[in-house]
This record gives sequence, C-alpha cells and structure tokens, in this order.
Amino acid sequence: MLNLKFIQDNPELVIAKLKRKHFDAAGIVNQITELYRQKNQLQNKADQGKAEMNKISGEVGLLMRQGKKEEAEIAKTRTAEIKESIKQFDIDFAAIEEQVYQLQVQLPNLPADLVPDGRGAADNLVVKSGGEIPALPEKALPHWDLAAKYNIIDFELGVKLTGAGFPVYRGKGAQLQRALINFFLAEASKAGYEEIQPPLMVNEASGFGTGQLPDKEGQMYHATIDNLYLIPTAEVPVTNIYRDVILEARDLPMKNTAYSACFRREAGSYGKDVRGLNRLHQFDKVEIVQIAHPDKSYETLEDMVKHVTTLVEKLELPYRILRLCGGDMSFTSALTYDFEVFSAAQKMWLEVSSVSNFESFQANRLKLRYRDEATKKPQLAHTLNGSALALPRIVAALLENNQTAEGIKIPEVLVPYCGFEVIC
RNA sequence: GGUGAGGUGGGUGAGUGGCUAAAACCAGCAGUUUGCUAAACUGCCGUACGGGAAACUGUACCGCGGGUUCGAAUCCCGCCCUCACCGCCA
Repeated sequence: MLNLKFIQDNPELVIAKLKRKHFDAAGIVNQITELYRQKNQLQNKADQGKAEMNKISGEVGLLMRQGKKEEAEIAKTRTAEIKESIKQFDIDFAAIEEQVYQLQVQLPNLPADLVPDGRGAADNLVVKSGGEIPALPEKALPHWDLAAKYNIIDFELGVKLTGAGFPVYRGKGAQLQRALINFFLAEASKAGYEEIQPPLMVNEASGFGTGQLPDKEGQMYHATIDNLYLIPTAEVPVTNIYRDVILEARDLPMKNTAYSACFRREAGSYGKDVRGLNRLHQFDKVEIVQIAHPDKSYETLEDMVKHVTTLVEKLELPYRILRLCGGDMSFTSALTYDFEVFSAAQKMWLEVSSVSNFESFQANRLKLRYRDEATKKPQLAHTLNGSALALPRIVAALLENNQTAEGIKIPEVLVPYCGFEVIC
C-alpha cells in the first residue's frame, strides 16, 4: 500500500506513474486528497474538543480534592455538550479514515523508472540469457512421460491420495527433490542468507501483512476451524517476521532464506499449461528475502538477481531473464525480474523465479521500519524477495533437457547432493 | 479436551479511578572520569496522526472492541491471544 502522505504530496506523480501500469488512478487519487483534507479538519476539531475535556476533567479533579463539591458540579455541567460533539467528530473521522483506506488499498505500487512500457508478456524485456538449448532426439519425451518411464514422479497416485496437482515423488525422484532443496539452501547460506524454517500455516494478520488477504483469499487453502492459511510461499511467514518491527539502520540489509512447501489453490487456472509439473497445488521452493535501506534496495535487487543467475547457470539450464513491463507486473511490485528456463521437449519457457523490489509498498502495510541514522526517526524499509528456486519447473527442464538413451543425466553440481549421476 | 493464571514501553516488571506516557531495573544512545578495557557517575531514551519555518505543541494509544464516569492502564461486558498444570499424543 502506498504511503498516504506521499500520495497527498505527489498526486500528479502517482497518477503519471500508474499510467505505466495501465492503471487510471486519477479518480482515486483526487478522492484521497479531498478526503485527507476533510480528515485533518475533523481531527483538528475533535482534538480541540478533547483538549477542552481534558482541561475540565483536570479542574474537576482538583476541586474535588479541595473539597469544593459545588464548584465541581458546575464544571461538570459544561461537559455534556462538548462530549456530544466529540462523539460525532470521532464517528465522522473513523468513517473518512475507512474511506481513505479503502481507496488507498486499490492503488498498485508505482513502477520503477527502469520498467519497460508494455501491456503484456510479449512486451517484457529480455535483459539476459544464457545456457544452450539442447538438440533433443526425435523421440524426446515430455517430463510427465519421463517421470512415468523412470517411476520417479507418480501423478496418478497423487490424485488417489489427495487430488490433481499433488504429485508423489518417489525413489530417485524424491531424492532429486531433496538434493535440489539442499543445493539451493547451501548456495543461499554461502551468499549470506540466514536460513529460516518457518511455519507452513499462518494467521490472518500475517496473510494481511504480505497482501494475500483480504483480496487474494481464494488463492490460499484455508483451515477454517482454526482460521489458519496454508502458505502460498515462504515469503509470507519470513517477511512477517519483520511485521511491526523497527530495525536499526546499521543492521540492514536483513537476509533470510527459507525452504518450504507452497500451497496454492490456483482457482481459475485450470486447463492452461497444467500438465505434469507445470502448475501444482503443492510444490517446493526455496525463497530469498531481503529487508533493505531505501537507498540501497536496487543494488540489493541486482544482488539477488545475480544470486539466482548463478543457480540456473550451475544447473546448466538454458535460461533468460526478463524485466517485466508495466502491464505484466504484479500489483505490489516496483520492479520485477522473471527467470525462465527452457523446457526442451515441451519447447516452452517456464518461469522458475520472480525477483522483485517492493520498495516500501509491503513495508507500509507491515509497519516495517528502520531508524534513520540522521533524523533518528522511523522510516519505512524496502522489502525484496525472490524464488531461489521453485523446484517443479526446474525438475521438468532437468528431466527433459538431460534425457539421453542411457537415462537422465544429473548436472554435476547436484551429484554430491543426489548421490547418483543418472536416473535410469 | 479439562482446570487455572495472565496480556503494560526493546526486555523484566510496578501501577486497581484524577498528581501516569506510565515507577524501578536491564538493554541502547550521548557525555564526564580513566593509561587502555572495565567500572562509576550524569543526561537522553515510545509510536501514530494533527498544528507550526522552527523551538515547540494538541490528540490518541497499557491485547482488540464496546460500556460506566467530569475523568479509565485501573471498574463492567464481549472477543482474541499467551502461559502453566492435567489428559491424549508425534
């Protein structure tokens, strides 16, 4: 959520920037600035009234202690009217605050200057690519057929146990999962991220803090009896560590990594690229999160992009990095880089990571601040996160790209983690 | 699931109607002293929203919401959460 004062002070800038996200903010921004004015007027009136009440109460207390009961009674008679007017001011004030808030949450984050113009996926800018797309033999199989052939992932069994989108990994398939998780965590630790093992369920306050609630409620599994939500990403619990926290500037950046299973209902996405591992209800992911000083957050973003780049390179996967255009970015992001790997049998680019700077958009909602060293005042920090990496599509690409007549070759870097070199 | 206790500032914890934004201690910050470290001493040490060029100042906040009262951290009602013990159990 954008900062209210910032909107108030820079209405034209907000409107102009949001145009690049193809969001017409003029109406909302104008309403906000008008309501803000009204809000301040009301607050002034209410505060004056309350100050008067406090004064009278003080006087009454003094008179009572002096035993001047009659004078105290006289003072009391003055309060009824003031009290009534305060009550009304407070009601109006709360109503306006609520209106402002409802408008405020409708505004997406402002895109950074680097964000390319464009409406959709076709307009994203490829900023880097690497690796080589392998030339597969004629009879190359898609990963779901390879999974069955080598008996490493059982989609049917998952349907029996739970439902579609909950595959069962077995044998070397399960070991490969574990190897990838350990590899990703080890790399993150090496890069200075503190490892976190978070809860896989969160409460409402956490869901709200990172913006899944109230708007995207339908995307999370909800255990209604206990009112807990299964996390769609470790970003939720890890970022919420810093909810309502004021950090010292010298402690920034905070760097955390976490492996977690991720649960997504994916309501409404049925039928689109859902075969095999392409889109699941439960999947594994290692996430990296940083809390950065506002002056440093774009350096931090570059740093995170580099980290993810080394991962796909070490896995020897053909990849490309996209800088998302205004129309394709998420509501909350200021700048996002998507990582895609090429899955050679499907002949498709698959998104395996999304690394974003949210600037203070998330922090404002989380009340995540740091103490400015010069002014000693709390300021909103910047939050960033990225996948490093999401497993299923990595596995899909690994299986498809590395298939040979002798079996599936494991990338060298993973062999120590797997304990085998080939799946056959 | 049963029973009991409790939610106060970064932490411990005092406060049961006005003199309490809230004692005391610890941590933290600045300084004095000291050959260094340490210790001792002195001062500072909440957040948000308003007003003000600023100094400064108004209001709100003691889990959340409501109520009683001239006045509520303190009394009443509802909700949420935490802890302890017992039972069950990985």
